[in-house]
Amino acid sequence: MICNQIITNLAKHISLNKEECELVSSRFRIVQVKRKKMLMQEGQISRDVAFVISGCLRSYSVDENGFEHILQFAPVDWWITDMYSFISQKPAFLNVEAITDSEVALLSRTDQLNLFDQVPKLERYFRILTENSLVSSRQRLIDNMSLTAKQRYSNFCNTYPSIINDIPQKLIASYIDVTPEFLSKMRGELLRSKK
Amino acid sequence: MICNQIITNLAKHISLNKEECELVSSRFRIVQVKRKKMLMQEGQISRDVAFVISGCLRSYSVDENGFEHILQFAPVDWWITDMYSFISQKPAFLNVEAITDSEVALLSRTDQLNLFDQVPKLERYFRILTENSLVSSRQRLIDNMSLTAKQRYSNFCNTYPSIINDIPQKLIASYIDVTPEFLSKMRGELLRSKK
DNA sequence: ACAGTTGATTGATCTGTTTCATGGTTACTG
DNA sequence: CAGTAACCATGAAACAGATCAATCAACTGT
Repeated sequence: MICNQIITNLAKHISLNKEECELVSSRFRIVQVKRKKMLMQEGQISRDVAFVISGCLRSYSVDENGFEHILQFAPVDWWITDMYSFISQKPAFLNVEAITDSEVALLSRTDQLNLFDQVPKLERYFRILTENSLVSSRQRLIDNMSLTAKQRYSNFCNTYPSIINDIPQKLIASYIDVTPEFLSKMRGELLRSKK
Repeated sequence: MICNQIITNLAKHISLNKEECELVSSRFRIVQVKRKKMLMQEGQISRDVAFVISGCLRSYSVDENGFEHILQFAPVDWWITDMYSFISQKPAFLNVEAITDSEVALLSRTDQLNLFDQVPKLERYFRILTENSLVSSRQRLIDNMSLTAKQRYSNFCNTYPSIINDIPQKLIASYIDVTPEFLSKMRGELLRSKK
């Protein structure tokens, strides 16, 4: 069975013929992940990369004081995994968890690498995808270094208007690197200044 | 003329035959960059990606208060550019400057994309390179969110032991996201605690 | 319908890091 | 080889954001 959603997404950067579509599709495994359930865990090897068919997930690390830091949100049509573990096949430092009930399509690193040989255009797709992810990751790094908490929050609201009201505030706090208390205070201040 | 240093580097991930080596090499242009001279500038399009043959460069952004934030150091054998501008061919947000007199090999985006069609293995090389860069960029993001300034500094010393004594302290401060004054204080404290 | 957990708000206090100011070195450059 | 610029060290004061604690609201499973 072909998952149209993935094929449509691949089509944004490459065009595959029928056989290629089928070959690629055949390597994906569809999995359901209930809210708050882990898809991947720190210490284990992330054998797969996940494409989000429905729902929303997050990847995060836990620091030595037990605080969580969110690296990525993955709404519909995004890819998520512990990239370090996925490419090295060594134990992961990140956790990947469903924020809402979700459905994902999994592709193992082994299958991915084999597909790169069989369908070189797929390697191009992931090359482009990774280039774009690198640009956003670096941009976020610069934002974290240059902007105040308030600026990072308003940035976030502009970048993710879709999920802003669907997820707990404390997850947003963890993404923009402030405490939930401080985010609450910033929001209070913003409201008061607008009224 | 073939630049052996680049070919050796490519060989870490892919193997090219003689013709492929020559084809790839023919697309690079060798350029000298004097200390403190800019290779790329904010607002201009970064048409090229640079491979460092000798010397050391840095990429950085300037925030609205005029403060510099270093995104990357590029010692010998590293690649550097404003990735956003390079892949989109839109005006750059970053500056790339030589820290010491340097020699670099430039490859334009156009030539790179053409080479990807002619030598698919080269696309693999850059796919792997970009994957690795993404992992380090994300790791640095997490470090910036989880670690104290002192931990980030000692991290830096372990990661870049080679350049630690060759570059001004204020550049290190700008990379680990503290003021030069505070880095100086941390170093003073570390010295005192060791003696 | 209820107890128990989880998330948001708010206030008082605390801390790591910045800012500003000063003086001392080192190192280019004419 | 003097002059000036860039770099580094150190101290006092200020601040952004964290921590701690208390209260309230909103889900959760039963």
